[in-house]
Amino acid sequence: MAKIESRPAAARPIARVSVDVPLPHLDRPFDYLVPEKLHEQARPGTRVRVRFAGQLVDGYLLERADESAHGGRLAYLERVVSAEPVLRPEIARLGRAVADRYAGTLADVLRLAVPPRHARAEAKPPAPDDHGISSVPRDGENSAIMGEAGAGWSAYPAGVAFLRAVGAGRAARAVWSALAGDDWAVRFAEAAAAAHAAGRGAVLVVADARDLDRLDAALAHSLGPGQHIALSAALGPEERYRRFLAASRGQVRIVAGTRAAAFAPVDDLGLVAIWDDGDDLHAEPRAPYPHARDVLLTRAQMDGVAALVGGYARSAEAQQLIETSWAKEIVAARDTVRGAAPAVAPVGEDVERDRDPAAVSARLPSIAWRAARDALAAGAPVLVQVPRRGYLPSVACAQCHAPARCPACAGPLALPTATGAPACRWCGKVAAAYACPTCGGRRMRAAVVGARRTAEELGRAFPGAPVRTSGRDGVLASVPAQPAVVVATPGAEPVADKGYGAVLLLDTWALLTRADLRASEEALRRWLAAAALARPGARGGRVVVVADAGIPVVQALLRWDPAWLAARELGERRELGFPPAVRMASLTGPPDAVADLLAAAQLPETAELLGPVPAGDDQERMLIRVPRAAGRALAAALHAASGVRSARKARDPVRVQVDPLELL
DNA sequence: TCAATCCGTATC
DNA sequence: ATACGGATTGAC
Repeated sequence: MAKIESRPAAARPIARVSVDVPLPHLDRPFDYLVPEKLHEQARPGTRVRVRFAGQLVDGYLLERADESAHGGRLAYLERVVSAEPVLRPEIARLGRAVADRYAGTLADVLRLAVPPRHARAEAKPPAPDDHGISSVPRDGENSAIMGEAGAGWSAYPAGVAFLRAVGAGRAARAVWSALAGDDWAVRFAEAAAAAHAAGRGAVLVVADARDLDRLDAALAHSLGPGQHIALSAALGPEERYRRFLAASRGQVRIVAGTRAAAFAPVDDLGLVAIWDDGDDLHAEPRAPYPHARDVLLTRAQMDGVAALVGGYARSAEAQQLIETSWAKEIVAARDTVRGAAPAVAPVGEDVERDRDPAAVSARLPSIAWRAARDALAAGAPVLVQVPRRGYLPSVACAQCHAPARCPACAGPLALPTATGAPACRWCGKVAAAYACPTCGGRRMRAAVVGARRTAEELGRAFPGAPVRTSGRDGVLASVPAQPAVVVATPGAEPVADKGYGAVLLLDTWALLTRADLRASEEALRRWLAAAALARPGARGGRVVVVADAGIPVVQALLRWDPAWLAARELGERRELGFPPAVRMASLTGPPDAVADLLAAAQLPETAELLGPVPAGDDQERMLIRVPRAAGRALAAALHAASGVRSARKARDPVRVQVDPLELL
């Protein structure tokens, strides 16, 4: 019941509230009166309930003020849900900036940024030495596991300077290319420790739970117990909120986590960092689809804190940061890079296959088989990376293994359906009576075989060596320094004690023929992640990649030169006019709804329209391209146009994505 | 002349 | 969304 007799608080009686409604045209603060009774509780950052358009809705109290610019009568806050200030001003500002960048609403971003409240977690003060640290270093396992590079940050000339800058509280910004064999989690923990030693906090973001476990252990090792938390959505709601509160209340200043942790509240933030920023998992799948790298870099820019973007590979976006001088690069000297890298040998798709009777499987060229055999004989484990099953259900000629391509558009053909005829993944045409253009063969087989079947085949190829798999259903964190064949899908490669003797990269065709702008970048990212787990070439570490040495991405692997490929990729995007060289927005929905949104949008003059292209389900997709300088204006125009549409109750929603990962 | 209904508009 | 107001329509 609204308290008619309530009186406004004597001091700062106005509360500016961001209400949790999904409508773009209501994406602005609304003013309410703070009743005297709630004066104490109604602090900035608290969750409140207010009457809005006759309904009770949730919201965040953004700030208290002396007066309101609103002409009409103000309603009172209905209640303060909890006095816990979960949305501090800098995160509200970050959320606003992210919403503006992605043409989304603040309410949507805050849903990603602040975990759902859990009253029990809020009431129970955490034990003094328990801030939800999930693990301590498992005896000798993590910190000592790789260490082939050994020299830590001093292997990178600019790395030492970067750490010193972080320790001095300066807002240094860097893109780091990790050496093969380097333990990135330990390097990240050292960077966090540098901030910590300076009395500052850090936010470290990784792509998945496996990487988070490693980083968590490395942090526990370098900071000691109780100094950090690990945040991920995989925790239950109570534990997640409990850890969030530990950071929010300033009990810990070092936060590691998956993408949502980019918004974590941290006192005296001094460093933000992201590992493997090219991983798709860093892109949030819920509106407005922000990318963790962008969130962190926006945060670094706004709050003037240091930023670190690290990986074995380098994304085109990271390259752009270097080329625009926003960040410096941290790389080792070329001979250090060569010394740390394993010896990489390419095997052409058609070369040598089937010729060596010892290579039991047709999928295992003899060079690869020998490399593996030698490694096993030397007592080392062997890693075999195979694409995830169903990743790209393409088909190849059963006879000569040439990829089966669509006769009409050269797109990849998909596995034959019940009707027996394969269909094109691009244009959808059914290729009846398909014959291989290379050898005339008519039989086809799946080009990608799952990890399980690969494991069976390899078991036969290497009798005596245990075969272990690591993939979707069961990820191995590490394997001991013993002979074993480890079959893993990308992202699930276990770390090997003392490194793998050989790493085999099979079925690369599936990666390279992906109909995706980022196919090369993604291929190198996955290969380097696996190859980085091998011993250095001088200590016998070998990598065999089943792909043609003439392809640039294979060259980049052979030379261990991710910077070169990234520069090349970025150059290509510049020529083609694709992100990150330009900014793009994609509009997906029913054709008339997309047209309606476009008609309502006051696009920047520089905007170019591409499309529409069919997007399945009677939907179509339109791309809008603008120079980067007009990115803000584009997002604002699309946000405003969505607002106009929602205000007049347009029924068909249009999905607006800024710089979507998937293009073409 | 009054009430039920339909739009359009604002939502503190 | 949803709630309210002003216009509109239909029946007494």
